[in-house]
Amino acid sequence: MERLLIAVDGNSLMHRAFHAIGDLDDGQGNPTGAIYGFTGMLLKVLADRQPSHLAVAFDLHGPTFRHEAYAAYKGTRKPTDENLRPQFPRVKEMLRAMGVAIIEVPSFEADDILGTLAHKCEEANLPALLVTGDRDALQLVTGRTHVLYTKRGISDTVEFDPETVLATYSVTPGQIPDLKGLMGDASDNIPGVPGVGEKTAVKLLAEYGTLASALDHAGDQKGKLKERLTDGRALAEQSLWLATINKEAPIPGTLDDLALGDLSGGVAAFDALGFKSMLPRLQKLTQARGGAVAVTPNNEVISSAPPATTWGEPTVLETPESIAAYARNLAAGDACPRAALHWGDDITLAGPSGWAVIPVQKDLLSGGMEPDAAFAALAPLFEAADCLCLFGAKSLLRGLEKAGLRYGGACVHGDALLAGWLLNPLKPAKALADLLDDGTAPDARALWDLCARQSAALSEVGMASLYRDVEMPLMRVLTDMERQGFLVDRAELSRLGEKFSSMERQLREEIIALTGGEPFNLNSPKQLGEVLFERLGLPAGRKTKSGYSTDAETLEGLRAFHPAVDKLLEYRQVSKLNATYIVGLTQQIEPDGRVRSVFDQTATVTGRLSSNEPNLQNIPVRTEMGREIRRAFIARDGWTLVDADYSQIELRILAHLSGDEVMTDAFRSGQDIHQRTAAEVYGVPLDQVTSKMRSASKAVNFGIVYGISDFGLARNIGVSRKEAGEFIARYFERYPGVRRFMDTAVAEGKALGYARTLLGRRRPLPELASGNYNTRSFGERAAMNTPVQGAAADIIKLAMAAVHRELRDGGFDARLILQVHDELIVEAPEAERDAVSALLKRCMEGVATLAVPLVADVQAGKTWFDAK
DNA sequence: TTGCGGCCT
DNA sequence: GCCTAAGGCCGCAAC
Repeated sequence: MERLLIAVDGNSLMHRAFHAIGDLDDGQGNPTGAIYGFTGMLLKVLADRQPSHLAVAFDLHGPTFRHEAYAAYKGTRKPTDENLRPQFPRVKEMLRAMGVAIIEVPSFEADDILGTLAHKCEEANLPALLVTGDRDALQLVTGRTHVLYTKRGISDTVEFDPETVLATYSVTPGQIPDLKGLMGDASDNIPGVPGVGEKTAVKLLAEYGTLASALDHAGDQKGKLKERLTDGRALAEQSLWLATINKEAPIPGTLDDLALGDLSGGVAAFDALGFKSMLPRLQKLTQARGGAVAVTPNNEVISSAPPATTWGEPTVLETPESIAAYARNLAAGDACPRAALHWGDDITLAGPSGWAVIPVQKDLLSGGMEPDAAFAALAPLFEAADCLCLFGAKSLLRGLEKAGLRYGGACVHGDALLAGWLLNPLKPAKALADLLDDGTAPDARALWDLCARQSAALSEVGMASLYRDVEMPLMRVLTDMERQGFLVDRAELSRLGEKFSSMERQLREEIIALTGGEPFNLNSPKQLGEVLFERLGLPAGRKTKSGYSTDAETLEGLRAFHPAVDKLLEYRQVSKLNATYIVGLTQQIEPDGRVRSVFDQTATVTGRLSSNEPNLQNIPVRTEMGREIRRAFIARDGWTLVDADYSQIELRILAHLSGDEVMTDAFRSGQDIHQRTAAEVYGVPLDQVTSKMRSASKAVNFGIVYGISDFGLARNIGVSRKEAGEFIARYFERYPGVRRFMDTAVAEGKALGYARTLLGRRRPLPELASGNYNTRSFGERAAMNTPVQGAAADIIKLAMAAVHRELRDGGFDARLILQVHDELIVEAPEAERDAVSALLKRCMEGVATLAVPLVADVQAGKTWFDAK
């Protein structure tokens, strides 16, 4: 089932059906041809698209707002054929019986209702398909709103996306009303500018974009056309208005009210209408929909709670044959194989007829069954299930993939790992047992019940939508990203490796010589500390638990004391790059030349993702030498990388959350935020901000986001604690809204016991109740930082879903391959570069509307180095 | 397994 | 003093 709203223009389709089907009656002399044709069309689109939401719009009698404005428009409504008219009440009755929402709004036409629904869907990030026989609706087409246009017949349809509209009419969807304003539309009785036909209208719009602009530039035209445009101006503007679909019809209720049920109520209605042949089609649909569902974008089904299931005694299956037989039985049984599957030491799975435990790793493996074989045996279950509860769905689905199995039929209904993390991100479960009461066996039955409790708990705390509409769909996006991987240039890595290794050798020799010629392990902080502070007698600074501190900051302070220190810093850098990013990374390259990171969706307390094996979120960029490593991250032949990153997303979110006027102004007017901060704090005009001032202010801005302390700032920018404190005080004077936000965030954290993000994600803050000053301070910083960092995580997750969906729906071959907190990387065919760049920018900037603009910078290149 | 140090946003 | 600015992952040494 797909997260999709289908909105049907009932009037238009009934008319189409009426003319296409001809005479038909219900056996009692009542005409039903239009209803029959309409219903056939409806069932087809429902079966094809499996939408989550459905509404059918009808016109009401009486004048519309268009009639009220223009008397001439009255002529557009033709009297309805007397064989068709009585079919309207009956088709509505049938729809009501099926549980389908009918929308009629006085004074608005069905078109306007479709437009309004499409508009609401755009706002709710819900894809929409408008089904109509009226070409007017094409003006509503966007990347997310498509029109299924019904041609002359009833079954002959064509789907329009923005490209199709452009290809067909040579104008964009948004230009269709303008086109009609210029050339008119005889079928709607809309007059055009006399003497302006389609050719001219298209040409004008191609040149000027809009009707208004074309009219404004009437003077550019020569001769007759100039005259026609000037004289026809008022008429054209009126026609444009008439042709423009209203997107703000007063539709009662919300999109949720349009969620589609199982349609089973239609059976009796079909009977009454004499639609015998259509009954099986309805039943199939009803079966496929089985139960109340809400849906998410990646073909998985989630309902608020799993349906009740009765559980018997488990069957323990220990051979591939018995597993396969069990799975086949499940799949073949007429009862719906809803299943819970636990993926751990044992695989347990269940259907209503029973449940089974398969000891994969223990007995089964020792008995000779490979995991692949176990997966293969489970395949029928995955094919047939319409509803699965899992623990760690992403890794399970990837496991299935790696075993070469498709799981297209499997819908993920719940993921206890993900739900558990949302409910308590402080300690993500490592195993199913972690989420169960002591003594409860971590089996399928327990998992099933757990998913139900979690759904209820998430609804209770306002995170149902975050779970269902954000994290679960994202899980599928991440699955795709993990499958894609990132192509690595082995030769480039090995070239760099040779360079790094030789530098490493050289530096080691120099350091040993400079420190007395006695070899020691440079990588051992313990040995190094002894050499520096005991043998060479350098002034020891900070201490660590286990001895002298030898970190970069400490060494930095010792550079003047001994020539070996500089070399050591250099050695550290080179050996880090070599060990982690050359040797480490090379080991992780798969046979196809790609590295496939695992994105951990439940690793952080703020909502961010993490990346491991390898971590692709910490590839060097800061130093020139480190940055070279990015030359080894490449696009395949004929493809390119498109890299988009949010500009200052966290500070923009801070501006939004705090409402601070100065900060908001800075972003709205496109200023360099650190420069503006410096100007404010130092009290100088923008153009007198020095780079020193800017960089100190940059550090303060970072500090603010982290939950500032004078101690931390002092340490970071190398001033006294007192000076840092004064800096912070001046900052808050200039950004009073930010101070207010920080105070409120801490107070709210204390009052509620947790911090909240934009999408309602929660982070418990037990530290705030501590009697320990440091612990409590830590809690306060978390209270300030989490809403900001978490909102950034929320936003890029929405963007990822949008990008993923648009790439797919737009028919692109380009694929999302990496996320680095505020950055998305897509690998795209060269030919798609520009379109994908625009798509990325639009998706990232458009997923959230804040008090300040969201800005994403996009760059393309053959390597990650070049794309940044 | 833990601690240190260092890479990223 | 359960971290002296937030959130991560990983290699290495030493235990």
